[in-house]
Amino acid sequence: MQTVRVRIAPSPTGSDLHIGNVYTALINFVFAKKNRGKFIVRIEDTDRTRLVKGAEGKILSSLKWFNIYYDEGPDIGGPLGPYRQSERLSLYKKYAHKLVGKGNAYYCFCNSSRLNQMRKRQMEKGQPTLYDGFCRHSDPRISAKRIIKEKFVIRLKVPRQGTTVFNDLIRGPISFANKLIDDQVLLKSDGYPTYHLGVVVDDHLMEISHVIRAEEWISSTPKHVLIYKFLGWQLPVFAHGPILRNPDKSKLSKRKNPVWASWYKEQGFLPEAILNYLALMGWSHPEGKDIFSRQELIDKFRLEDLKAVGPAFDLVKLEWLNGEYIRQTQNSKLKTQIYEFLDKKYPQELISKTIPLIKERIKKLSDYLPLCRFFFEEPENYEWDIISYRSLLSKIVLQLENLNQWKSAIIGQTMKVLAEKLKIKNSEFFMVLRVAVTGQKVTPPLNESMEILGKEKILSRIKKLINEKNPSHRHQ
RNA sequence: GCCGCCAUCGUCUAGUGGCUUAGGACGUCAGGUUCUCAACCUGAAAAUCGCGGGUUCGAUUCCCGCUGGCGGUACCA
Repeated sequence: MQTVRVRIAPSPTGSDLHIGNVYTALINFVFAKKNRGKFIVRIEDTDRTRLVKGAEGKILSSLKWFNIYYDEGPDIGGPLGPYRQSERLSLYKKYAHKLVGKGNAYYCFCNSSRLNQMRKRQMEKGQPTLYDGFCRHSDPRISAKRIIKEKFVIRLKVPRQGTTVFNDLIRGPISFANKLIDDQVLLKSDGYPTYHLGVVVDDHLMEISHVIRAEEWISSTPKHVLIYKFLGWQLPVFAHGPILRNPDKSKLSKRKNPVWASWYKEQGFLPEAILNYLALMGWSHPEGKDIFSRQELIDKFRLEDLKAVGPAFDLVKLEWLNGEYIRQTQNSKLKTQIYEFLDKKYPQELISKTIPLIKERIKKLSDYLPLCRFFFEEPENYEWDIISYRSLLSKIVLQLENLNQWKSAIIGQTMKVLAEKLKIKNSEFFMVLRVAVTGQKVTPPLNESMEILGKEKILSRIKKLINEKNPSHRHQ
């Protein structure tokens, strides 16, 4: 059996790893693991104008955050490197000129303004916008002289007749009429390859067996197929998965949906939950499970089962899944995650005590602090004006002071008895106490929270409120 | 404009010619539980399977057309 070698080829042109790339990476990674193959990362940094400094590092570290580890890559090397296209320029040049030599490509000296005008005219006439072949038929010997002094590109010489067909593992055979395939630029005038040349040369040299990428590449695949053919190289298996969509069904974009991996991290999503959610896009567990481990995904995944429909990214469902993962997390591990999420600003011991109270109340790590701030800081503002409850608070203090065992069950029992004696509804009674102690209307269970905070702190908080001259100014 | 891909509840999906009065999940709504909020439990609403033709004894499932959505159409990837 052929060795499976797959890759993702992100471009360092954004601020981080795009969630769509995470999706593609997941599929490639899982497919590689399933087939005991290799998963490779190659950086396609051939667009010098859009290059973002530091983006490559971000991409790589985000991949690591997801624990999508790779066997070969720009930072760890590998047998078929380098894995950064900017370090492979001589290779592309070599093959581009080889194609020219074989008559499958040609030098082109057209400038962009002529090209733009040409396209505009074609558009107006209702024709496809393709290069008109101005330089296609120039005498090769003359062109060869011109390239010494003039700026030039190398274009693919696409046959004018026939069709180019390739088989897509997910979609079946896809064919394009050659006359509608553009004479694509392969080598830019700055000496860098375009994606189309780079991807074919590298995929071949790196012995990529399966090209698994998003749907947006379908229409350029025939160009790639032609290059493979001209160079006499064996075709990889092509599989074009769905493209992730915004809720309005357009291609997932940063304008309409969070797309950077770092955003999800900052929001306190867990990497495993995100991956699980992504796995549900275009694929479903054979037993209909919604929650499954990555190993289970590897066991059950089949590339052919991937759907071709572009799924809308649903943050609400992701949040639900993330909540499920939080509930499944061991308390001690969750404690550490929250501790680190909050930049280690709050004591671990205290966080640890609160975990059982909040575990099923948070969906993201970022939900923790708004719910639990009062454990770490004295309340500054009060979400409800409880000034009129001063006398009730005084009675509460009296009861609490008499307690010699500071346990949630005892606190709760005592408070319930008091509420009953005073004929105050439990809901009202506890809300007064809740706001007095925490400042918040929404908190973890109150009796347990009071136990954690300790008798001294609770009493001082309530007393402070009673003695305050004009507490209303702190009410928000 | 031109080329291509796709089409089941609001969303993610199951379904591969009769087992389907189309199943599950998220969300929504109602009820239960309850010191708030969650979590949990129960229940409900929600897709005439985009539309129109075929093929067939029988189509969500096969074929064609249309429509719609999306993608591509760059010396961006």
